Amino acid sequence: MKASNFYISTLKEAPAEAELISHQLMIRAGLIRRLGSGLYNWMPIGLRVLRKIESIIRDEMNKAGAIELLMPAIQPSDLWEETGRWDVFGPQMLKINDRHDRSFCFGPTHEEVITDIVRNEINSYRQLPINFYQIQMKFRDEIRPRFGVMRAREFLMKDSYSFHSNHESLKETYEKMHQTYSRIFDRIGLKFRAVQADNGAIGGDGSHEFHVLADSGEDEIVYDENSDYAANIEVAKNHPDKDKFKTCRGIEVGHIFQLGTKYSEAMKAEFLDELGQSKPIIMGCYGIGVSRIVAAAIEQQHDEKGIIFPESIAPFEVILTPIGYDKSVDVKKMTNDLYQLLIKNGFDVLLDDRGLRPGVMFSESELLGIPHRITISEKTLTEGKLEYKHRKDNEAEFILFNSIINKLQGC
RNA sequence: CGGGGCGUAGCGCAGCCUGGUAGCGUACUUGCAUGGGGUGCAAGGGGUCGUGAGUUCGAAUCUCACCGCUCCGACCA
Repeated sequence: MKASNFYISTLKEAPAEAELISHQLMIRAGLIRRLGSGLYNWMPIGLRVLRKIESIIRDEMNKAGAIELLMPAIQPSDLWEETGRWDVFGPQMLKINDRHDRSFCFGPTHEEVITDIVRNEINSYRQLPINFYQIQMKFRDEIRPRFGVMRAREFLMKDSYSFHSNHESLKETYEKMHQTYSRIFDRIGLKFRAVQADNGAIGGDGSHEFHVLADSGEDEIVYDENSDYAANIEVAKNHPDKDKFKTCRGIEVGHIFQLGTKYSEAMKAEFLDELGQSKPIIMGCYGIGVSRIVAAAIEQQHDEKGIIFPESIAPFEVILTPIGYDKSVDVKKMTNDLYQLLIKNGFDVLLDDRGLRPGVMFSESELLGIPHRITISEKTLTEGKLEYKHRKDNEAEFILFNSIINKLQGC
């Protein structure tokens, strides 16, 4: 991508309302722009990050045997009345009426809709287990939206729902999702911890939360250094020897539940077992806050200059910052050649061809958190070298043209 | 919803106390210079001062109402 064909808009100062560092940096780097309370536009740079996270999630979900579909954001109230949640869910649910005065909500979650699909589609134990997922905007009318996309009202979520003929099958998928989530957060490059969690309003048997570890996290996690035990403080309160635990803070980015038959019983989602008997389908559900991950990753990795994105989700992997692009034919040619070479080798590269001053390009590339920076200038060109700097490095190093690909692949 | 704060140019702010029709930084446009860390100088464009009512000869400024945003507390990926 050439910067001249793209849209980059950075700010030197963040709006006063942004108090969390990730919020400030996301606005300054031009990832998001606020539309209203808890509502954000995802600008081109930010969308690239979001898409990269999505694609990692899709890849891992698909590998785990889950199947993607897409449900409407707007849902009729009837379904919610079947499960009794129309009144129970509370003011967090945004309710709307259409022209015929029929009532709907902007979906805060999709248990009802997926259960409706499954009761219409699934009849036999032979069709089970099955795991459907979608990646979609949700709306929850938060009491107090804050921290940018961290606690927005509209947010992007991966939600999946699994269906089973018996509890062993549910446990199996639940464990598989547990592992899949760990792989997803590993691949994204986050330091995280899975903890035992409260089931909350969704209901059901067992559940785990996945927390990105960060001091600014809204949740308190307790863990035992001598065992695998880790839990949300809400759960650990009831634990007998809770005093020996350590605590840390986390940002919840994932939550998995064993739902059981709560929804299938209420909505009569049943299947015929081997004996021809009708039974309620056993369910699990699994969520990931996709847009929240962007903020969480930034909370975890940044410095005074800006964002430090993990390579897996950076808007670009490499940025080329030529000095004198418009003035020196040699610099221009070298830069263009290098740009083509990197593309050919599969790198996601941004060429800053805007002819800006070096200081501006450097500052912007650091604010945006692009992992690899290559500077091309007449100064080093004569020696047959390029200047390479990783976002985490303090100093640049000079390397020969023909070793640049090896350098990038080695990282 | 309870308690604070704020609303003036895209963003950050001053002006308000003590009324006289709006300013600074940045961003933007143009020119010249500059060209390795958000460069310098100069000239420009952009604001019905959140909305409405009131007080007054006159309101960004004082009063009231409303709207919006935000911070602290009670819900959640």
